[in-house]
Amino acid sequence: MGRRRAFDRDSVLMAAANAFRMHGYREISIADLEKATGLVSGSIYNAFGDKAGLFRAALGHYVHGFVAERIRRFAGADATLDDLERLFLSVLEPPLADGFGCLVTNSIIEFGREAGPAAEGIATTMALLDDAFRGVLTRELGADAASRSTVQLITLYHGVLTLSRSGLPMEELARSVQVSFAQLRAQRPDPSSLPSRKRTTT
Amino acid sequence: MGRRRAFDRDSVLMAAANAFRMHGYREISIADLEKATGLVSGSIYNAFGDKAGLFRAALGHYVHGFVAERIRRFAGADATLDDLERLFLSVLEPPLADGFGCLVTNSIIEFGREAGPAAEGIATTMALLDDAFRGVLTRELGADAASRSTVQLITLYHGVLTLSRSGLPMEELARSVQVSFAQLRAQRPDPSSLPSRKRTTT
DNA sequence: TGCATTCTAGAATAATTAATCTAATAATCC
DNA sequence: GGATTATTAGATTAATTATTCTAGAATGCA
Repeated sequence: MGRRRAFDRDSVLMAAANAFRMHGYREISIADLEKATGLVSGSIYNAFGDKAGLFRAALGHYVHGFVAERIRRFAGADATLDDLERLFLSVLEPPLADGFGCLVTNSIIEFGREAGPAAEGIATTMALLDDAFRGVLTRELGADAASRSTVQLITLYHGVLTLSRSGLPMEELARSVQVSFAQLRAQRPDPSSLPSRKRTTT
Repeated sequence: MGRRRAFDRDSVLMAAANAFRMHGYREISIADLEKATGLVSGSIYNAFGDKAGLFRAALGHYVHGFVAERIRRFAGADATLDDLERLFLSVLEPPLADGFGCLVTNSIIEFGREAGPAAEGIATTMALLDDAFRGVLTRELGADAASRSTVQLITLYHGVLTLSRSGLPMEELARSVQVSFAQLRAQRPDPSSLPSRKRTTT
């Protein structure tokens, strides 16, 4: 079957995703991507087809690896509002708080509605966020509050990531996250009115 | 003193700002800007120096004209939380809700920390928003709540504008704005405990 | 009338870009 | 060993880019 791939696909895609996240798709050149990944352009074109193909692969790797993993960890089936708050705060602390934001949020702005090579990754991320946030809010505040506040949290999420690229101090953003979550916690129903841990509405 | 400028600077800058807002700085070419403004490249270079100069002028015009005017109208010295809510909602309704977001928010993402030709416009806008939001919140909720919630509102503002470029339905964004403002209004102090209209903390 | 300035229209430049191709080398399987 | 595939390194192409320049016509002021 011929020679095996010599480079590690995962680490190449991680390096590429990071380069795209820092500088954007349009701004970065194939020469830059050679430096960032350690590959030579021939290998890039052989492995990923073209620049857009590399971007698609890198964004997919970022979403299914990095983003999804974080959502599982902080907003999984038994996550609380406090866990969710930690998810928001963690992007504002080292090592994530490097001032370049999130590749998905950046791609929403760069590509807009016709999301080009970012369409699938953006859609996947939005669905992941909606599911996870809605799950936590439903368990903690009930279905009504969840249907009210899920989009609110998604807006906060992308707002924080947008501003994390602006130079506004991370501590101020963190405080605003804490304020938002304090308001959500204040909406928790009286524990005595919840007979069991889990509620299902029919 | 020679021939006068034949084109209307304001409408040229508005057209340029709109083109930059829709497609971004890097994506749009001088040829595109010729079409958008009706000018020929020679006139552009003569009047604005280079592409970055045109962008700076267009962003300045957008900020000092469009953005500042809206802030004055919806978040002026006697504006209420309801007025502020209308500011947020108005970007989600025609004719502003065209799916291309805001040139300032887009520039935060495109240029990042070293904001290049967008630095001044971004800084001015952030200061305008902070002042205006803080003013309304101080009058309506007091100084403490204002210092808590001003950054929260700025985050919401940029979050809404980021997502307005994503294809997420404007009605959902509008509902999440309404939820946030309902929560703010719920923090209004009891009117009977406010003896006079203005409170100053010493 | 002259001088300065802006306009149009387009040619020319110099750099950068994504992408393709070549040719040689290296690894892997049958 | 032979077939197959990947990698490297670099040349090449073809397009696009921002910018400059030319040349002439239009406009305003002294």
